[in-house]
Amino acid sequence: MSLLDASLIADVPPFRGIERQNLVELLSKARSERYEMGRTIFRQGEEAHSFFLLLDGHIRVVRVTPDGDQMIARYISSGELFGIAQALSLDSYPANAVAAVDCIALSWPGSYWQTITDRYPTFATNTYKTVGARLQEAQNKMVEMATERVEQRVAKAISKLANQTGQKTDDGILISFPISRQDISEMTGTTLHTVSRLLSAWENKGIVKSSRKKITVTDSHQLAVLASRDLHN
Amino acid sequence: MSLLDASLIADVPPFRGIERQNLVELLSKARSERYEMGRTIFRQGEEAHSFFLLLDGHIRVVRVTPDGDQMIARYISSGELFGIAQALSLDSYPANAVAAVDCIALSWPGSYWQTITDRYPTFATNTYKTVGARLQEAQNKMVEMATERVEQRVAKAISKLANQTGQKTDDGILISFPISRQDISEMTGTTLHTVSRLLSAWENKGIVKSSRKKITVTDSHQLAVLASRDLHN
DNA sequence: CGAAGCCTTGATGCGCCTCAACGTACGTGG
DNA sequence: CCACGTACGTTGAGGCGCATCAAGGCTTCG
Repeated sequence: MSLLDASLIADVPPFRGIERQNLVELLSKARSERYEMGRTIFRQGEEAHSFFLLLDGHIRVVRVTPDGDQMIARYISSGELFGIAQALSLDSYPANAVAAVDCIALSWPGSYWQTITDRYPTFATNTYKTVGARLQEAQNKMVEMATERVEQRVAKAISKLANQTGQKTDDGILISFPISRQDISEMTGTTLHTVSRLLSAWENKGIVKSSRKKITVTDSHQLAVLASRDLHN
Repeated sequence: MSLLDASLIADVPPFRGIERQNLVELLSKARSERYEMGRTIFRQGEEAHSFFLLLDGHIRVVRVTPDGDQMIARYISSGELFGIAQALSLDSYPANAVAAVDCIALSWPGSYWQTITDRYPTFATNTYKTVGARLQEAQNKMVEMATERVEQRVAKAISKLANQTGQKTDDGILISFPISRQDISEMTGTTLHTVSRLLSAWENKGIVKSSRKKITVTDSHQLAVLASRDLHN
């Protein structure tokens, strides 16, 4: 394991506003690891031995139901905390975490959570703000699932991915990690077949371009229109 | 406004473990109000001037979409906090709150939140635990909406209401506040027609009894079976 | 170069929404 | 206290959105 420099986390939202020497202290308790694409970092139900900070890459957070269905709750981008069961007073992880690409993440022992939040109130505040934001997000998605049709939900999901993690290319905005039709379907509560049909249709209309595990939004305005339009207009 | 006694909140989870004299102090900042059935306590988008503790009754928390659809996010029972936008770092309420029956609630000015959480760490801990629990709940419902069919979701919703707030009667477990077909449909993402048909069918099978805004579960085991059974068994 | 994983596209069916009409309980005011 | 209006509930008929079933094509990688 290489030496960890304070600059690694100085800029990261949850740690913002903490003095450099304290960051050094924090990092001395952390361990850095690389996770290759597809690797499961922790599993739902497993004891929450650690919490994590993603330094590089993208993580898929997946909830699994008793009868084997699964749903992608969110994607984590670099700079975000994940696996923070402690913040929710849980002692086991509520979901699986899978590396969507090769990733690098720091981890601290779960037992260290209490110490950090006690010692750094700004850290505590920031993380509770994050939890609050995720609650809002989850509620929104609930309502979305209840009131919108599949085409809208898929359009919204792709729109959001493109806006949050997309990178500009000659063709438009490319989602910056590999994502399959099945992944999209597990974010939106539909089937990979329906997603495939939608993407085909949109490609014919010049709204997106896509190939194996790659999606580029070529007309984000049009996509936004699809995302906001309900059945009767 | 009548005098507020410390015993009012001594027993309520978020305030548990706080000394009596501090409770008196807390109550001196609170204001008590009665809300008759159907009254809107606060509205989505409105500035979060206060946060609340429900002393008696049941509150419906409703999210409204831009195009007028609405969904019931949860019911609040007595002893629970609600309208705690501050805990989510929001400055406006994320939903409407409506009295499902005549209610009594305490409220504190939103500006007092910081003071409380600073002064009473156990209060802070308890409320963040609540937020965590609600996040879990929301995620679960998301997955439910994505993977289960209507009959299951309705069975689960009624099951949960009966278990959490139901009261034993001669016939079975009666949901202890008025709830319409439409309410159930707004909890489960379906229509009042479908809920009506389901309840009729279940009544014929002896699983529930229901009349105008009243539902009694007469065979909770059977209902649990419906709630857990997917399409193919 | 073969196998596995991902994607596409058709055909079919059904769960549930939508539209429609009517019945029934409640509470409010004359 | 009855009459009426309003809110709530029931039940049928019809159709559509999307899951499901099925089969084959295309990448990518060992």
